[in-house]
Amino acid sequence: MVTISDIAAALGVTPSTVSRALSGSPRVKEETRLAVEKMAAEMGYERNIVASNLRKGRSDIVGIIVPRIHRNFFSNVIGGAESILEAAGYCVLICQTHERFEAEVKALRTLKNNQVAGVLMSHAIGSDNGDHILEVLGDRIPLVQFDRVFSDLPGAKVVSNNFEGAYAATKHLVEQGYRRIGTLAGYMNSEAYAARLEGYRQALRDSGLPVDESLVHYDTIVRETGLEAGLKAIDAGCDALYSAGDFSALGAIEAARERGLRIPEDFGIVGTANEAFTALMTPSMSSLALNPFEMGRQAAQAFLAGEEGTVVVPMELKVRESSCRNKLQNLSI
Amino acid sequence: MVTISDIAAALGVTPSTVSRALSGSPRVKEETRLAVEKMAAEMGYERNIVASNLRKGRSDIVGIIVPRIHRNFFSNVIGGAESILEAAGYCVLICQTHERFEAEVKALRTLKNNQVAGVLMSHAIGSDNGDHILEVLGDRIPLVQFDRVFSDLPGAKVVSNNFEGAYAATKHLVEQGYRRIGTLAGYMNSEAYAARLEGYRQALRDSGLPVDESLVHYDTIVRETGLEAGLKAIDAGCDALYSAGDFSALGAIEAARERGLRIPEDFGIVGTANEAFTALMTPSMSSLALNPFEMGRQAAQAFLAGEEGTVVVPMELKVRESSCRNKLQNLSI
DNA sequence: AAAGTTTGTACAAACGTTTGTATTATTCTG
DNA sequence: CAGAATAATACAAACGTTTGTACAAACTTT
Repeated sequence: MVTISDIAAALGVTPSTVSRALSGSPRVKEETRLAVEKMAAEMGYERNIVASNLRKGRSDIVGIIVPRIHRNFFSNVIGGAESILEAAGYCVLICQTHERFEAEVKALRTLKNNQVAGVLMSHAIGSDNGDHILEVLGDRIPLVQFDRVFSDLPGAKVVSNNFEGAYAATKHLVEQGYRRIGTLAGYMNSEAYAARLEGYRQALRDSGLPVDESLVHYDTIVRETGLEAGLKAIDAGCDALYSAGDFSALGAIEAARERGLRIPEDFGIVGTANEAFTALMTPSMSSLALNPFEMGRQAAQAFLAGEEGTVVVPMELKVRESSCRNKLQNLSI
Repeated sequence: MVTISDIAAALGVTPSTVSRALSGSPRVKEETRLAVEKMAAEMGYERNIVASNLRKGRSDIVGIIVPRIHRNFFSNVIGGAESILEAAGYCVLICQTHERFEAEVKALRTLKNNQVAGVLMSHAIGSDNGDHILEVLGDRIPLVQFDRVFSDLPGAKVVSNNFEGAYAATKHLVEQGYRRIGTLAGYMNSEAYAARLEGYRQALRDSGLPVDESLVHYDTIVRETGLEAGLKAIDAGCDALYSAGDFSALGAIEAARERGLRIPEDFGIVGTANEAFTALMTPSMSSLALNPFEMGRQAAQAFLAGEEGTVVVPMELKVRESSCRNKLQNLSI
């Protein structure tokens, strides 16, 4: 393993000069730099990043913490972030929390001990607030939150326009002639889900429809709970649902089938997240698309820029068969 | 930031004793260890992993290189590997190659410079052989390959029983009464795809059917190429396809629709990978399931054990509507 | 009780880089 | 051309840990 000292010895200079030459310091003569670079290449030198990190007190690693890596949304965020960070010379360390608070704390600690240059994260459902994040990271390690965000924490945030998105989805259902529209609402300790619920409510109000709180089904995220809540909603007379997730919407579709309702004629549904399967189902499912790749890019850029603000990445309503009672024109894939 | 020297000073011992105490060396008295541990906890000490890594010459990071993180298969492999590695005290550094040779070399170099404890990888389609892997990693960094494997490289390998799986899938099509069965065959520089093609051929031979090489469509992996090849296959008189991928199978289904063929009555299809959408489509798509999570677990375990052998993770044929011409009994989800 | 063995600590040198300060060589100014 | 200013390099001390060797103390054993 060849070190800067080897190069220095070979050229008759000191390691410090070699170090400065290789990192492009203006304190070294152009001529010397070229000689160093040539010799480094010749000897097959590669900088020992670990030593460098120790000395500098930080690394070129950016930590990303997500609930579950194999969820489409998160793996796309990671992909987006990685595309930016990799170009900027960073590499990405990934941790999963499996939605558990303890795992989140452990992940934060791991990243801190590895002296990461920054942390991009979306907190676990099991975390009710961000105190632990602040406590572990301190004020030395920059934090960027995305999607699931504690807005009282410092640092940049990247979110979707959940309110406007849910508003548009609900309005769309109203326009399609549905009149008793319920919602599958997710977890209220997540501001994203809370905003979607508010958008849903506001759309109903603006449409002159009553907001019936008995049609709001909380904590429904997966297929099973979606099926359960879907049955309840249908039995309560719902003719449509805006679901804050795609998997719960899938459950609701099963519920409609179970009750013998036709989609979209008797029952309309719009999901959220635009999972790959929504476009491939029959009937295809309308869904409020997030833009995870772009969110990842924005999060990475916020980290690089060191800015504190909140970036809003717009959602896009993908109108498909499951919510088109009137006309099937204007469908997007 | 509190260091072992701080603890040593507080207790009147030397840093070396503290280090040994904290790492559980038998050379330190039980009593001393307890005192050190107590003081460490009191002072809020956390080991500086970077310094530790520098001194030890290796880190507790395991690198994972995959073509694309947001592919279901790979994100599940990562999930499986992470579940084992995390429990063993490692964390994972993830790199994507986007199927490009240059990106793969860069990723390997990054991991090497970070002195990772090991590398788990599935090579890019753009890599024709494993010379660069060996060259960058040397013989100091253990390598575990999964799914896409260069069998001439040293180190452990985790693969699916691609031959047997494709054999079973093709046999199944024969049993359903299809007689002119083609295949969408993927890239032949990948041993996995090559084995699937061989399994397909052998199944035809064992069934007394001719192996018609004009029904083998190479390099078809994505939807677009699947559609294209599907049209060709249908026009050449195929009544079924075994596809080495699910997305290309999806394209083939579109091709069948385009030609006005009913599925499965006129045209049968079995994909590979058991992507989430296959079970949710109408008609649902039969698929040869890989077991990515288990493959990730096995790869991680092979790394931890330091063994050299090849682990075979069995595939499972998920029989669904798209290939069941005879009877729709016995369907699995 | 002396010699030998074990046990527990201390000492000090790494690991390879970065960076503040000191020193020497060079150029500029009057 | 002397002196000042600048440029380029050398020196040396970190960063926090690990680990081989040396040493001292506490036990055995004869």
